[in-house]
Amino acid sequence: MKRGGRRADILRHARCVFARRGYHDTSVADIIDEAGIARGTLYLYFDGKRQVFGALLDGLLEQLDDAVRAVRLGPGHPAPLDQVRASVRRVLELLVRDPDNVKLLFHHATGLDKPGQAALRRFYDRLLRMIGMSLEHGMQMGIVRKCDPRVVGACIFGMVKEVVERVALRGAGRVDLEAVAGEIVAFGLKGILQGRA
Amino acid sequence: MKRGGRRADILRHARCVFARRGYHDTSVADIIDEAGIARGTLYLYFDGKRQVFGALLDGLLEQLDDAVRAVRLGPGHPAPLDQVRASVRRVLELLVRDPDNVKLLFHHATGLDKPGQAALRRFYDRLLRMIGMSLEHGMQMGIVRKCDPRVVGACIFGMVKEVVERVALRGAGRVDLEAVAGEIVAFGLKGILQGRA
Amino acid sequence: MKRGGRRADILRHARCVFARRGYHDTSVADIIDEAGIARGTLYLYFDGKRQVFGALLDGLLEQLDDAVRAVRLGPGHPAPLDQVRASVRRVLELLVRDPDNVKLLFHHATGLDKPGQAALRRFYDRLLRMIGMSLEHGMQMGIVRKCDPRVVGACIFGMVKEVVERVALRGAGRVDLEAVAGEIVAFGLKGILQGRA
Amino acid sequence: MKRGGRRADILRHARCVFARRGYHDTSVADIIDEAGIARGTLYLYFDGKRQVFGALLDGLLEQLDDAVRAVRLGPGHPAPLDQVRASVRRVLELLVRDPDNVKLLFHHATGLDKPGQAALRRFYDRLLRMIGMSLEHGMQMGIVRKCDPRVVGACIFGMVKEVVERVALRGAGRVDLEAVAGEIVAFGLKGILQGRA
DNA sequence: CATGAATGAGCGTTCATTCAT
DNA sequence: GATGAATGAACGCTCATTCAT
Repeated sequence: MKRGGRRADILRHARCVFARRGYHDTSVADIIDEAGIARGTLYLYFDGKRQVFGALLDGLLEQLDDAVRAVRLGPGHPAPLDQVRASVRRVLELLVRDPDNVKLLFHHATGLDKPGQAALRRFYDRLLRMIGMSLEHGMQMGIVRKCDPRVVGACIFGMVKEVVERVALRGAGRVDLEAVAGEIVAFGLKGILQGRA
Repeated sequence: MKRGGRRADILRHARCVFARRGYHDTSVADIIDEAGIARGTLYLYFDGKRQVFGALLDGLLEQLDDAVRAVRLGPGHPAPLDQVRASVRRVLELLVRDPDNVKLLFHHATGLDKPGQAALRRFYDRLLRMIGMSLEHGMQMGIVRKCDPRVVGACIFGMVKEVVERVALRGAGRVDLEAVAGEIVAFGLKGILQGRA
Repeated sequence: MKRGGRRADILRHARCVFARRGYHDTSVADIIDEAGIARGTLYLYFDGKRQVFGALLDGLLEQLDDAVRAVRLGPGHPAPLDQVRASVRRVLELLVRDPDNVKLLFHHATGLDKPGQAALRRFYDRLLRMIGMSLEHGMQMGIVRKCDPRVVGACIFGMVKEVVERVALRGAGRVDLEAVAGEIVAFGLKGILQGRA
Repeated sequence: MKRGGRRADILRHARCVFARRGYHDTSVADIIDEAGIARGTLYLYFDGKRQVFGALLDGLLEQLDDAVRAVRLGPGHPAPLDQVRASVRRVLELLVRDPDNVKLLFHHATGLDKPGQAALRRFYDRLLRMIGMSLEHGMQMGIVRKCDPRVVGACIFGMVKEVVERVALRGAGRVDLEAVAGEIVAFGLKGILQGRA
């Protein structure tokens, strides 16, 4: 209960109530009750309710940023596909470990307000750019078939996002994350059709 | 401008402000100002602000329901892939026509409240079930390769959702919807890999 | 109780509590209790507590402005001294009529905040300028003895202010305002010394 | 800088912030920041914020009390008028030396609260009584013309107060205090009229 | 003596909803 | 039906004060 100090303590409890009730239906009273602190104490560590949520969201995005790593080519690195699969896996693990983060990210941060949407957009757009560049790279190398990298990039991004959300929220604990990551990558590579295209 | 009477009039203006500012940052005052009606008048047609948003959301989900049609097999029907592509296209057209709907659905309805999330879930789960059944059907017929239909179903759903959102919001007017629908379907069928897997 | 409408009604009750307890010790709850209205009603007519006080102060300064009139020379006008005495008298009457105004002006507006002090200063400085110009005029005409018009102007202003405050607050009703105005003017003209200077 | 120990140190810094921002707009945080002490330390020397201000005000009133001395008649004493002029001068000097005191006294103590107003009233009333008795004495001696000593006493008091305030706040340093004191006394004695009334 | 993290009563303000006209 | 003045519960936030260290 002292792990990481008061600030982290408040964040942990705030995440819990925010996930349960959403940003707007959570009052400061809810947070401090959950955290077992006085009203004013919250304002010692945060500028306000919005900033508590912001800290939560920023922390999560940072963790996700760490989990997603650009593919490194060349000897001494695992096979590219394994690297992709590992990134997907790390994201899955991160979110499965605390499904409250999933609710924060996918449910409550989405329509929060202008700054919140901007933060999400910055994060998502960076991922999309990363995917798009990889696609173009792959096309140049003749590995990836000719396609509109923007549309297909969005396809890839959306498919990962959706699976991650659903697995993290519902499959908690009882799913084989490696298998799921494998399915995702396989679908992204080969689609659903049998045998050769 | 009189199409549909007062109630529809209010809904039309409410969609505009809700899309612009989100549910929570939109006040009843904003809605009635936009609609040019008196405060009390809104309560003659709706039980409250939440119900205005609910009516908007329900209407949209209904339209989307109409746009997505299960694939019908047999002679007298177009090729299955064409039917899928047509469904995607209808959804794209519906949302591109009024991007406010996109914001409502993807930004502001997402974390609204418990009933809102339930409504979305019902809608999304039905789509997912439809996709999942199609996949299983395809596997039985030997057209679709062996895979986990739940994971791959989520992939397909997420990929369509993501592209639809981004195209409807950003590409408004200047994109070839047929081409986009084609790209989506192609990616879902064949993935990104060149030639033979 | 309907005289002047809700807004005036609120102002009347607010003046009463503000005078009794001062700006800071008066809560919005005090005002609405006194006025017998709901919390939100106050905000229909004013932007906030500060603005209620501001309206009160502005109104009072305006009334005082009307009461103080520059001396007009020439035939068809009363003797200058009579005009001065009349101005002093009107101010006295105005403040004696409602001593709450005196408390507002002399006790509670004084150290309120920067904008409040600025409003007072504008008002007071105008009066001082008026007095200073009259003194200089009188000196040119040989009626007023040679003196520093700034210091003497402040003397005149301060003396009127002090008497007005004390009479309005304490002598309410039982003092002869004409006599008081006469004493003030006499003192300002002749000082306290007996006979010739 | 160590003169008078911690308590005096706090008072000195508190006077500075109180003068700058007024009582209500000054927080305990402002005071301890200015004084460079810890929050709790302030409460070792004072019962609270109000008491800090009270100590400041009481100290100032005491100094003013010392500066104003009743006129002593008889041989071995300076001429009465010189004594009066000297009192006015001492008050001027005291306040000109630290204009923060002027703000405290004339701006921020005025409407502070009931006890604050009582303290001021006690002080002012004593001065007024002193003036009133001097006037009556002068009338009996035939030096002062017949007048209402209460009204004229207030005139004298107000005129001194006003000039002292304005000179101390604005003329700081560049005014001849002796000359100002002379103007005040001259005005009080002879008024503004030229030669004979 | 000195500290400063913690407290919580109290505040001003908002805004969805009602209802007399 | 239509209006909009009135309502009041609920909120986020401040800050003087305390007390364990």
